[in-house]
Amino acid sequence: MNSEAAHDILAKYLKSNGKRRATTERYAVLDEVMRTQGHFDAEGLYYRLITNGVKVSRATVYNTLELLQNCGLVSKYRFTENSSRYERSYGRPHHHHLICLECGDIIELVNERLERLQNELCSEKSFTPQSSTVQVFGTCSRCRKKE
Amino acid sequence: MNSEAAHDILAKYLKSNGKRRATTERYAVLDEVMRTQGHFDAEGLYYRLITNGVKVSRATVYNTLELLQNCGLVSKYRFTENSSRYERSYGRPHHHHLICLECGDIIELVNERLERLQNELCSEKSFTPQSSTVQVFGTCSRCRKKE
DNA sequence: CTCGGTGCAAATGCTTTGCAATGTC
DNA sequence: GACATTGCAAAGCATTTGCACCGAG
Repeated sequence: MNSEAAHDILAKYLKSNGKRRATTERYAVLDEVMRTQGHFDAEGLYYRLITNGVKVSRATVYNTLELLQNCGLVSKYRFTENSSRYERSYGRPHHHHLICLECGDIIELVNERLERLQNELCSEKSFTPQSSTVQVFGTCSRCRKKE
Repeated sequence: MNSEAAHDILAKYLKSNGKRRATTERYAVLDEVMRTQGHFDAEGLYYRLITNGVKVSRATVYNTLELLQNCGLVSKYRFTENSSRYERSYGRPHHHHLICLECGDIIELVNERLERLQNELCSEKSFTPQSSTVQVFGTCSRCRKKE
C-alpha cells in the first residue's frame, strides 16, 4: 500500500530525532512491512527479507521494528505465549482483536462506541490514554460449527 | 482471603479431571496466591514460597499456575515485554487494566457497559467469547502532574 | 503397586547485546 | 572523519522438558 507516504513518515521521524540515520536496511524492512497483509512475527519478516535477497540481520529487523513502532507505523501485540506479533498500522483505523483459540484466526474489530467508552472511563480515572488493545479470546463461528 | 473456598474449588477440579492428583505443593502454591494482593509474576511467587520455607521447584510453580488458570482461580496477563503477570481471580469481578507507562502502576477497571458492548460486538461477528482483556497504556494522574 | 507429579539441571526459543566493521551525515 | 548502525555469534531470560525418584490413590 502507500509505501511512499510511509517512507516520508520514517524520514521525518529520523530527522526530527537528532542522531538517527536513514539506512538502506531500515527502508528495506519498512518496505517489507508495507507489503505485508495482516499480522506477522519478527522471524517471518526476517525470512521474507532474506528470501527476497535483502541482506539484513535478525538484530536489525528487531531494532527496526521497534523504531517503526515509535513512529506509529507498526503496532506490536502479544497474543500468545511465545512470540510477539506485529502489524502495519499506517493507514489503518485503530482496531481490536477477536482471537480464536481453536484455529488461531484473528478477527479485527473497529468500533467507534468502544473507543468512546474507553476514553470516557479513562477520564473518570484521570488517566491519559496513549494506546490500547482489546483482546477477546474465544471461538470463531467456523470452529464453532465444527464441534 | 477466603482460602478455604479456593481449596474446595481446586479439590473439585482435580477430582473432576480424572487422573489429576492433590499434592501438598499444589495447595501450597494456591495458598501463596491467595495471600497475594494484586499482580505478581512466577519468579516472585516462587521466591516467596521458598522464603516461607515451602519446598517447591520453579517447574511446579509454573505447572500449578497453569492448573489454577484452568480452574479459574488465577488470571494471566502479558502487559510488558518479558514476563507474564498473574493475579488471583477468585472472588473478584471481571475487570480491565489501565497501565501507566511511567510508573508501571496498574489501575483496575470494572464496567458493566464495557462488558455488554464487548459481548454485543462478539455476537455481531458470531464469535463466542471465553475471556478478554482490555489494556489501556498511558499516563496516570500522579505521573501526569509531575511533568 | 501404579502412574501422575516433582525436582533438578539442561534445553528451548525469542530477543538482546558486545564488538569490530561499515556507511551516513 | 565521527559516530550511529550493522552483522554476527554469543549471551540472556522466562519458561519448558527429560528423566529418575517420590508419593497420592
